[in-house]
Amino acid sequence: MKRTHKSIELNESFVDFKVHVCGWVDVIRDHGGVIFVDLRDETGVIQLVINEDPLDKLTKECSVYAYGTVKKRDPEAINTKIPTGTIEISVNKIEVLGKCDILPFDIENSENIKEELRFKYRFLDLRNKKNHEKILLRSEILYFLHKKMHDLGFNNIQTPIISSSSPEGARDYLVPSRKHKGKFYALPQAPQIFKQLLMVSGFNKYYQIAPCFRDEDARADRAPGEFYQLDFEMAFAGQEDVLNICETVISELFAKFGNNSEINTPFPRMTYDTAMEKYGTDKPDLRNPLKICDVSEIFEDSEFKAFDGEIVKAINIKTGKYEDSDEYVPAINLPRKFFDKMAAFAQENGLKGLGYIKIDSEFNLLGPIGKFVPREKIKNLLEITKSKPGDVVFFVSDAQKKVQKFAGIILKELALKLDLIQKTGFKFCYITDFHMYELDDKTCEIVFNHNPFSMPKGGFDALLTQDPLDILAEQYDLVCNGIELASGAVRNHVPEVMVKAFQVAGYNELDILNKFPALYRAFFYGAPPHAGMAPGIDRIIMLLTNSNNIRDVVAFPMNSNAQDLLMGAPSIISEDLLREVHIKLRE
RNA sequence: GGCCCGGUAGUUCAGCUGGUUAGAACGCUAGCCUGUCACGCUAGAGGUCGACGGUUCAAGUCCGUUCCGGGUCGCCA
Repeated sequence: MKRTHKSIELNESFVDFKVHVCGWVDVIRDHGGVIFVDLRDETGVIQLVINEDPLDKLTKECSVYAYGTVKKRDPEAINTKIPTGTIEISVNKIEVLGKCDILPFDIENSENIKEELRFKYRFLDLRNKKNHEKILLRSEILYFLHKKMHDLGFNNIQTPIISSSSPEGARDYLVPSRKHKGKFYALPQAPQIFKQLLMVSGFNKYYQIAPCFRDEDARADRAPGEFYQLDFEMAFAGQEDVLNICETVISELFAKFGNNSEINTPFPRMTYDTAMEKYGTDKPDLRNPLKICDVSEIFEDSEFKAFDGEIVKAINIKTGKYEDSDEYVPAINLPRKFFDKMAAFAQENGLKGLGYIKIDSEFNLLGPIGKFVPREKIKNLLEITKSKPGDVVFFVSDAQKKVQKFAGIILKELALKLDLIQKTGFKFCYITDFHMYELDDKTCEIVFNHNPFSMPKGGFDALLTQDPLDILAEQYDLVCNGIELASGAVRNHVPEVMVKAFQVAGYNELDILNKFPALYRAFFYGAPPHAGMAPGIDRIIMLLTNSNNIRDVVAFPMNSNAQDLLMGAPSIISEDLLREVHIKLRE
């Protein structure tokens, strides 16, 4: 068997040439005297014409080799749907190389099949054109990122996979030690400590397309078990250096692979507090035209009990397209059903209620809340919410701690329900100035808000003089279309500041030494100031392939229940093997 | 762990107010067909309606329990 051409390479210039081709049987059309076979390889499809009964039985999806002559098709037999539609191969010999059983599902429609079945037969699922191309695009993206990072002067340095458990953050995946009874390795949640150690080692710019392992429950945009990050870190650098690199790499990547979508460079920046105030989330979707306004003052002396003493947020909607309707209508004309559904949605999500007013052409405030807006404050309300006749304003009210989040949930749902979010394109933004600390909901103690390695803004002084809850961290996120794409920080490389920062959160120096012995020790030997970031590769590819599930961009994903249905992981381990690693299972 | 949605042929799905032998399409098997390209035509095989229990003369359909899957909250750099 030899192979001279792939389908994409064949065209009319090969007419009368003898060719050897290989691939899979896509479709068979048996006309008795003549059989047409669509032969599919990774590059496309070409039609085989078989005039004599083949020796081997051809079935859908068996792998075949064929030898024959390229022929030009008659004009009436041209297929405009495929690039090779003007030619075909008149087959002299066709041989089945790998037989194929009855298929568990239709490969052409595999994206509609239940995941459970698709993942068990992932090797067939990946023959599906769309699925296959996502994995190929992933390959291109990885190549681009490697090249770009290299060109920007970063060095690709690999860090251990089998390492020690990290005390902060997510649950670890553990690996029992055979040689050290009762001890365990852990898979890294991120190469965080190692990359910081590399900075102390004098490597100026480090990057790695790093596997990260976290034993946490999955989501549509969160892979269970393992995922990849473009992890990078820079010595003698600060926030601006890192954000510039990130913007260069990400904007060029999306320009190249994003179907010519416009990229909103320079990436706008928003502080964490602003994001929470305007969007009710630290992952704002800038495609959403709606905004949250604070209207607490309007209802200060209101007789409306539900708003009494609470913070009140308002969201103004001007227009929308609801369900089967084809047209955008003024918000005031939206069907009753829409308002009922929104109220139901609010309740399901833990809100006490969802009030709204409709503004008619005479500036009357209609709807359940309308009469509670004091007459003299109507003008004020319209100004704050930028409302005009025909608009509808929704109100969300609760205590300060909850109201932003609730308003954010409603903001997102309104935009989705009313089809206000443009379907194509990428809207990026940086979120900056995260808070260093927060109050634990249950214990009411001060805890680290994100990771404890970030430099507090204002350094040592801030830790001494400021209310911990006011202290900001030199920490930043990249968000795109409401998805958190990357996270990073200027690291705290000064031992004294580190001790103080941990003290605020209730730890002492000994705790640091126990938790992060290597890093803490290293910082006593001339650590350079350093900063870095880590964009999530899978989420980026998810956006670039317009996938609504992160598992679609992974060749062999686990299901949302953290099982690998193809390999049967996790699996039962034999007694012998367990004994070797000193493990006895509890009954 | 909470909440929402789902589970009917190999696959995707339909199945009304509970009522004859549970249907369709694709796939599969056999036969016919020399220009199709989602080929066509004829015939056939294929089902513990996720499981268990209950209500009923009668359950795919109603009720309860449970298992499995997806989404989401918790959790998560």
